[in-house]
Amino acid sequence: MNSQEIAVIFREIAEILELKGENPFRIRAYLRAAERVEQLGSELEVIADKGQLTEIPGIGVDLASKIRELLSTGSLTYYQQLKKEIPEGLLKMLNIQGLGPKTVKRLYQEFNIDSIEKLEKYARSGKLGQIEGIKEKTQKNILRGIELLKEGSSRLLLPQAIKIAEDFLSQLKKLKEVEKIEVGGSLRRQKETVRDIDILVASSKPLTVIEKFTRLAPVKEILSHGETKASVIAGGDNVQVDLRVVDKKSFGSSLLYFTGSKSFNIALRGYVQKKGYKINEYGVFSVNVGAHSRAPKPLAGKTEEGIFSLLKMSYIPPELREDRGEIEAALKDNLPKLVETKEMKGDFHVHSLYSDGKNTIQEMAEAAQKRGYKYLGISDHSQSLKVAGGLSIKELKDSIEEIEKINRKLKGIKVLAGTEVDILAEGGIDYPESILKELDFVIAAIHSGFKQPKAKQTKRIISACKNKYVNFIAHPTGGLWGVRDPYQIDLEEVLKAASDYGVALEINCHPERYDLNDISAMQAKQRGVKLALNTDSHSVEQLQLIDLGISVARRAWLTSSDIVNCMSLGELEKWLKK
DNA sequence: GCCGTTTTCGGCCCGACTGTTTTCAGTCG
Repeated sequence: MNSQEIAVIFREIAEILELKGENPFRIRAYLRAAERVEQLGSELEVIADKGQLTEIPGIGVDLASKIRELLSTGSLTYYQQLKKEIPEGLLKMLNIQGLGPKTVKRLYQEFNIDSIEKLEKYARSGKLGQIEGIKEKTQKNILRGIELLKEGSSRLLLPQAIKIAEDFLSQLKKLKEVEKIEVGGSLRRQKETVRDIDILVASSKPLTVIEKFTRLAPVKEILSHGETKASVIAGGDNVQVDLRVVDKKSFGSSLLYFTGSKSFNIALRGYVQKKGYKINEYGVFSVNVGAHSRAPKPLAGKTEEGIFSLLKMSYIPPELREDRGEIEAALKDNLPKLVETKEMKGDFHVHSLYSDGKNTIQEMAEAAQKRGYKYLGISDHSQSLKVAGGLSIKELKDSIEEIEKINRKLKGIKVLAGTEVDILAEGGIDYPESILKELDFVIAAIHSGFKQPKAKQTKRIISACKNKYVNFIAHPTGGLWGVRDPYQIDLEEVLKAASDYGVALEINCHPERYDLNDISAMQAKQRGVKLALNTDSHSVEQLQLIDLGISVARRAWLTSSDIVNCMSLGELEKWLKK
């Protein structure tokens, strides 16, 4: 059982406990543990093996033993028992917008409603009105919530979310009442996927801004709107957009609050409290103000920078705000200098017309040059990947020749001849050494046999790492968001091989891949493995996808020294020789 | 269920909006 699966179980336990009306702090302990465990990825097993689970913040004796049970047996007795107490349908009912554990519990106890279908029937017949505290409006809201759930509004991929947010932002910026505006939430933290879009506005006329916001074109439905905030459903994606309007004196504290993450906020507040302050959306306040004193003056709140500085910590970039040790690091002025797009000097995973790309090598090189790159690796598919126009040995030789010609013409950028070669079922490489040695670099990747067992898949990748011509492993876990689960590999083993044989792992920048993800990339860094940000471009436009890789890299705490494509051409050529 | 440079017991982040109330519980982020 992996950490992701353990996190799912802990979250479900939390939901069941909520339905049972248990101590909310106990529930939060499970949620906190779920988050922790998830963030640790395969590191969790390493920690468990060392017997250090209780050193993880939020994991005590009890949760540690539950984690051990899950890791070793794949199931948890406590969880099995809990599941017997609560019908599964109740957990599904919790997904209905506006319906929480208290109400679900009562619906079950008083009407034996234990599924969304039953609930819908009751609501339609008007029978829910018999329950105290539920009148027509609540009944209608429940039905709408069920409808929304059926229509579905899964998480958006980051670029989709950015597009929707930009549309709202450009419209809101035109309003004269809007003094300042910023996106918050998981979008500002640049998460791979985003559930809802948070927008923060500073204005002295909040009511007007909110009123105009709810009337913008993409708004399909208003969920709520008050004096300081509004929530709407927008566009064909059914994405929820939350707007919060504050005074500009509080813009920084609100931005901090609405950027989250939730666990970061809780951790920060815990620290702030220890320092004798209190922090909320409106600012940082001194706790020692007498109860009778009116309207305490905030010590900070106008800007995020001001708040961090008051707390005597360095500015924490939004991408790091996940409660993964960034608060401690900021207090010691020990945060990494996160990589930026402008530090990128090239790209390695780029296709051309030779295989399934849309542009010539020359066009790709010129586009890279325009981006200010110093080198560009061309890596078309290898012969066995027929569906993607894989190159025969003859064609590969032709492309090497063409690249030499282009290099004689182009100034200021070097095109590197490479390949994205298939790792075959038994771990072999799809080209003979005689041709591999002609290339500047080799990317190896799995494109078939996704369902092989973990041990075999791991061995495949490790044997590719051992090949003396292989420099990179592309999309190391092979997952496609919403399409295909990652294939099973033992990441720890792969990291060890990558480190032993001087192979870099790719962060594939394509929005449907994000592979490695932030957590795995962070582990790679900790094991001393280099990362490469590769766009997997199939056209000149896709070179800009590098920004999405940058966001993964930043969330993984990476600096330029962790990343191969931040090297100068000279350093790179030395590194490629392994 | 976790945690402790005030504590091994008694705390645990905090505020807005809705619907149903007439002072507040439930839900959400």
